[in-house]
Amino acid sequence: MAETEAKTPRERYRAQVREEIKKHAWEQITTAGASALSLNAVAKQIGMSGPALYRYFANRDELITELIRDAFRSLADTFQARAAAGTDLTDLALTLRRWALADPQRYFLVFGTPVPGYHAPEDVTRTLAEVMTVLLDTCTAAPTPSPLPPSPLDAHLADHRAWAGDHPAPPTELHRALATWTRLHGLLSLELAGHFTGMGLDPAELYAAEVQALAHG
Amino acid sequence: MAETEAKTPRERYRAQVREEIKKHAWEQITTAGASALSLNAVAKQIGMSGPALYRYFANRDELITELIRDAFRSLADTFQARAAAGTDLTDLALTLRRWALADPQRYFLVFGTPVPGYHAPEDVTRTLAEVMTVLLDTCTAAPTPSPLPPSPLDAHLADHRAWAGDHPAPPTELHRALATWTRLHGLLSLELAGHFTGMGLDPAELYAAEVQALAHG
DNA sequence: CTCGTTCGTTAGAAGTTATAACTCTCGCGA
DNA sequence: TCGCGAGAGTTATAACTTCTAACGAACGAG
Repeated sequence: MAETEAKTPRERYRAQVREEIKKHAWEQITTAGASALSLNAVAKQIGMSGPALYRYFANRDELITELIRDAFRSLADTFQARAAAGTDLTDLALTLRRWALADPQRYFLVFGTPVPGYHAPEDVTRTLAEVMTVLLDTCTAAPTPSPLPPSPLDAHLADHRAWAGDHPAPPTELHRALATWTRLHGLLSLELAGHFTGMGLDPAELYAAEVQALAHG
Repeated sequence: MAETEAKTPRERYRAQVREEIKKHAWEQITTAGASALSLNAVAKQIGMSGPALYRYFANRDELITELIRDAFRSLADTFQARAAAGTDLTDLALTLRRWALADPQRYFLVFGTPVPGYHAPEDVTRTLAEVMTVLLDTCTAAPTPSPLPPSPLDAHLADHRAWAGDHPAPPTELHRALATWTRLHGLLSLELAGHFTGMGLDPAELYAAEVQALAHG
């Protein structure tokens, strides 16, 4: 996971304990959801008693924020690794689904129900921009069989490209990247919530059809 | 909201108290999210002390389940009212967004992050089928300017139509209805989570473009 | 009017987050 | 190498939470 960035022995140990806390916190979240995360239970699991965790995280929210940060980072790293290996839109879409299915609660920590008061720190917004940049690069690199029809949205997109690091792609490709993200997210979020299986549908087939439409539509 | 279905005075009173509990529970959920719902706080608000609520709901989960049921019911009623008044796909899409924006946490209670263990009771699945039926009726009633291209998905959809009450629509329209749902949900869920404003984009414009593509694309 | 069902209450158990105060130990500087 | 201070982990405690148990009061059917 995170490199310990060795300095003093104290800091090395501190970073190690932080990682162990996060590890057990993840286990709890994946099995019972983020709202069921109990600091006490985590402490007990790693053999420390309760309040010791507060040496490492100011409070429960800060721990969860750190996990959210790691989740965004993980997605961005996965995408960037794929981009470095040479990818196309189809592969990127399947990569996204694999990443989501590997840990549904991690996906929902990133894209799921928001807590009304909560605002994500500025750096995770930047990490999301990295993800969008990979997506947009892939869109512009690959041939676009049938370009999206021009729409009033294009003008808006041409003026607002901060979300992809001011990527110099034409509005049509901005639109395509955005549509890819929102449409795949729609499918994934419903699949992970179990709505499709509850309806007797095969999520993989739905996803494949949407990927086909987006990449070669 | 729910008609008291007057029988004995006791039952009438009981239903009334149940409604009041749910009312205050909703207030808490809309302002702080479902995970922050506190039975004690609700009890205090309506002037009862703590454990009294357990005469009305077996536990916290049962109260939340009831709220989920009401949320599904509200969406189905909204859609059916719209259908009765004569609607088209565009109007239905805008109705959905209005319903979502009216209470984002209600939307997420229906379509948001699932709790790992939790399985929705069978009747809410049926209510969701009502929603899909309205959507599918609207798809088949209105002219489809450019029918979706045939895809391998069609065969699967032809065999699995329980999710829309065994609606006898052709697979292409099943596909269109499903795509409408998943694509609008993708946009709405990201909008309500604040991702678009966080990226400097206008959610209404994105939504309008997607509706345009779905209805007249 | 009586009596049983139901309602609301208090008391309490077991859990949670979080703070305060204390002890011990590690490792850095002299 | 020695000493001392910073930091880690501990217990105790406060203020919460959900939920059960036991008790008393009120309501309504007979």
